[in-house]
Amino acid sequence: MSVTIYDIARQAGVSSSTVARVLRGATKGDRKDSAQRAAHIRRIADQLGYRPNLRARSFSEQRTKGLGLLYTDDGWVFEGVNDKVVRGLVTELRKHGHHLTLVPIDEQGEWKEVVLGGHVDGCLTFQYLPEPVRQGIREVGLPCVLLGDNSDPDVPQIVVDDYGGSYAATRHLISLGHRRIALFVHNSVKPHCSIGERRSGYEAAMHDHQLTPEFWHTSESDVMDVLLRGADRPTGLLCYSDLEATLIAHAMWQYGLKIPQHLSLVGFNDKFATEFMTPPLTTVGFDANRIGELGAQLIIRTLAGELAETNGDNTARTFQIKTKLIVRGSTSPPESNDGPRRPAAMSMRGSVDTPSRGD
Amino acid sequence: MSVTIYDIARQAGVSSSTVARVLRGATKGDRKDSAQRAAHIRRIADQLGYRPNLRARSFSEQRTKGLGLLYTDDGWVFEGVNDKVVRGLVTELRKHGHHLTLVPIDEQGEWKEVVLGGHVDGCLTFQYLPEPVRQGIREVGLPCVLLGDNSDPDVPQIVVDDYGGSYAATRHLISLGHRRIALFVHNSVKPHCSIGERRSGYEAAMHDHQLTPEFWHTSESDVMDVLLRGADRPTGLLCYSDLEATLIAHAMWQYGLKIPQHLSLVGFNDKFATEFMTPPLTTVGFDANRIGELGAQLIIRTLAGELAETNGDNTARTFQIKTKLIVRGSTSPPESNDGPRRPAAMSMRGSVDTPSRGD
DNA sequence: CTGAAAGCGCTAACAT
DNA sequence: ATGTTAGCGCTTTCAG
Repeated sequence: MSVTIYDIARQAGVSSSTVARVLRGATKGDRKDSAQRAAHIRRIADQLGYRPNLRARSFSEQRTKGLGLLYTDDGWVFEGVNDKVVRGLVTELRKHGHHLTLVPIDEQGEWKEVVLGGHVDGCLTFQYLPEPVRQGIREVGLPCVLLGDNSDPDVPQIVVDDYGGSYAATRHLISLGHRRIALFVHNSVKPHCSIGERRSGYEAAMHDHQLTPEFWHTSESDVMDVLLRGADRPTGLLCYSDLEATLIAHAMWQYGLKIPQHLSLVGFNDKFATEFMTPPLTTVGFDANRIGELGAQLIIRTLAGELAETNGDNTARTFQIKTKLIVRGSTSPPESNDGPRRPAAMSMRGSVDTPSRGD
Repeated sequence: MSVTIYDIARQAGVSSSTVARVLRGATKGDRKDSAQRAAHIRRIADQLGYRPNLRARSFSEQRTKGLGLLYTDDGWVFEGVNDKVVRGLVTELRKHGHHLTLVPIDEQGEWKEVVLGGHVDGCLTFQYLPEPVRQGIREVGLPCVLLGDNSDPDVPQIVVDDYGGSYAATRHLISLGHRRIALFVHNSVKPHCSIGERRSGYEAAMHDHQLTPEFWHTSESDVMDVLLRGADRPTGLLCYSDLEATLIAHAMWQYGLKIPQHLSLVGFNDKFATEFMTPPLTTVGFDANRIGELGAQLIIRTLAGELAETNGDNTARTFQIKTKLIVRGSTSPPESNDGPRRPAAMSMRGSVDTPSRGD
């Protein structure tokens, strides 16, 4: 079929190992005659259109130069700013001659075949690593890096400073004069370490200012029920992510209510569209691209054995991405009026309960 | 290192080929004794934690079960609704035991190593396929499928019915009573077949109603200049994608202008957030997930040799994804007033020219 | 149905 | 520096 080093060797009248060496540049070219020969070999390889067979090389070298990106939830991989993570990852990996394979983790365990069968030299896991997966990876000793996840303290990892970002966002609202500020996590959000971190940052900021935190793990309509209660409502809403902020901004608009006049709204992640919301969303941003970039470097250094585990001390292999509060138009000092009331014509169906104070 | 079929063979007292056959289920199990032996072998394999070495298998079978997703522009791969395409692709590929590797096409030609070096059995190209890449793929005879691209009539492909979607959107505006309707393509948009298709659909609808098309290939600020001209302006704006619509919606808001009162706005793609814009965006949607799904099936059938080229007739290998106009709040009959004027206090710097009528 | 053996193409240790 | 040789682990004829 295709050209092999044997074909070249035959034409050049040398052995296949000479061809192999020349083609990978492993000959110094000290002696003049061998330099000529090398040039000859290269010319023939060129003419024949030789291209090293990666399958053979992988087999021989026992590595593929491929990394797997493991993720449990399709919906998350490229959502929000996560696409930037992937792009940073791919780009940086390429610089080191590696490539990335997408590996959704399925119930049937087909991910095992690829990941544990040696199709990849290592893996990066996204957001969340189920226990069976962790175990499988550990059993075969596959190098692994956690992206946006700190669930395994022994594995190199990159996380976002969710606590700090959340604290800063809350403090921003407080400094504007808000006293009742709630944190809203949509009930469709899957468990993730960032929820706890953002909540902690929020609660810390509230406590530091003698304010009472209100944590809402519920739906946007439940939130709206509270926000339509008139004076007895928060004037500031910190959202777990830009998604919640988008939903609330939309619901407010539906009720004819204004942001930030009736509610100061803060998102998290600074995904692209937030800048163009009306009004533009105040949110917490971070360099998502950097997560991928750092992740690539981490896994590559791990592969190179440069990141040996240091006796339970994982600090040298843990990186935190800084966050930055981006103040835009969705936050302002609270208005002194009674706040919005539910328009009679638009009353919502069902009861108007306080959102559940889920965990 | 890890367990091989030889280890199992030794323990079971059989030959390695027997192990291999049993483990891939190539023994019928007719005779009782061999069925027992097979069970024995499987048990040992289980105990030893045997896992087929994919690198060896790839080498032997001369295929990897990997497909490459080729793309030229990082920014496009997961943008808008493209993430759905990728998800559909990965999901469907998995059902057939294949996996996907991301291959950005770089200037240095490193993509060649992976794609032409046999690390993947075939490839899918995204949006746009540069000529050198097309050539390289053709030379090595690598199976290929075009996703959202019709630049090579000889290759199996999946495209969106951009023409139809654009026609329907334009007709929608016309039926609302709009007479001056422009098509806006942001000047940052890279060349792509959809631009021409959407333009054609728009122009056809305009012509069919004796209206004059206005094609704007420019920046959002140039568009705003025109939209602020008072009565002498379009009342309807069809956008190449939801991105343009987002930018315009934002700019309108900045000037204190209302959608749809001052301008009816239509997007394209129906990306997630458009539903929650204020007002929700009328846009053209399609099943992006289906593109990936179909693409996976196409490439797999190509690999299986089921899609031999039929003498220049590519119709049997060309699929079109239908579009659907999604009417939301950003379109309404035009107002009868003079239209918005530039607020004196907010005049923009620079001249107020008509946007260039780029090709 | 089973075992022996060849082969997939490249790398690397070893001897020259 | 070059040639020889022995793997890498699995699949697949081909005899038996």
